[in-house]
Amino acid sequence: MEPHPVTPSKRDRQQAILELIGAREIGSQEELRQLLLKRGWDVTQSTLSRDLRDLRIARVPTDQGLRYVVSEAPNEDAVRTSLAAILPQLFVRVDGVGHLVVLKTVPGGGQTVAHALDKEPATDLLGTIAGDDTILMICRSEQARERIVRRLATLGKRS
Amino acid sequence: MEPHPVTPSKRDRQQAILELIGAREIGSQEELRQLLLKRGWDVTQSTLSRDLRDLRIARVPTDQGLRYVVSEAPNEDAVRTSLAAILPQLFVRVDGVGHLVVLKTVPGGGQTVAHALDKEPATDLLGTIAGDDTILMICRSEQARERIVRRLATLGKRS
DNA sequence: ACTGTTGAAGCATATTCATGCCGTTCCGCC
DNA sequence: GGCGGAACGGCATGAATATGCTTCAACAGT
Repeated sequence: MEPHPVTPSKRDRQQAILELIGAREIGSQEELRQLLLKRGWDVTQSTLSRDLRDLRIARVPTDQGLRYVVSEAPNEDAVRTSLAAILPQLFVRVDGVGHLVVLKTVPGGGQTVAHALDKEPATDLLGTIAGDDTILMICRSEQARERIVRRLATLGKRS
Repeated sequence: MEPHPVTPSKRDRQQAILELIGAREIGSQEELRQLLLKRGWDVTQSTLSRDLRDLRIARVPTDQGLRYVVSEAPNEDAVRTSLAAILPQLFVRVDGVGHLVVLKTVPGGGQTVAHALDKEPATDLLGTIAGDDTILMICRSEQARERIVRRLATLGKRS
């Protein structure tokens, strides 16, 4: 019995949620709902509550009030740092231009992902530089860049 | 005027909360209230809500349901800094080449400015990577780079 | 085609949390 | 002693979130 194929809309919506939460300060599900509305998704608060649960997104108190943030990768142990294992949790999006790839992660995920990247065997990747939530990769060629972007996009998709 | 000395009970109670949350799986404030009761504190849910805020304790979704955990980074400079507001203070110079823009800031200003940059709506900016006083931006095109350099130069001018 | 199973998502509602307002207490200072 | 400000925390209530139940649609197996 194959587990029912996930409706594409759900996956895309959750992807959008991750991006929004990585990019903005969001303090309530209603606020998130409005932002999604502007981007073409019209769902109820119930659905968002479930999405946030699935994505392990928590609401944490900050100086500016409550904010949703992706909860740190619960893994973190030396073993658990293969790209395939962590990327789905931390990935936000990838894009590239020229010889460069830019990978956005959830806040704080940059170092972890870059570390995993560096352990991958990759001859067409000259190196990576990681910030808090952004990783820059320098590729040997534009072809390599395209390959890498595609691969990362695939790995980053949550099952 | 000395800020009022904190009632000892509050400090102790919050200490106890931290310990409880480190030791057990707690999923609601009522649950926490019961545990505190057994240890001799009798407070209302309101108080716990405030304590949890003060302690930056978040409620995160786990496989076993919602659980309170001390949030990772209590640091968070997180000033609500708009680019226009901070750039004049921190800007040193900008320049660019190809798809890249390099922005120099005063020492230590890199993260702050990059953070502000990331909050800007910008579709032609793939991402930013920040060091201590240098920020690298990857643009989607050379035209975008020119625009961005010009804009930053303007914003950075001290009035 | 028919039926059973499963995931997705809405609705209504229960649960849980945040907070405005207010009384009390504790100081420091006149 | 009386006054004023600040911290604390209760109460009541509004805000926000979680969830039981239901329907619908997409399959899978017969």
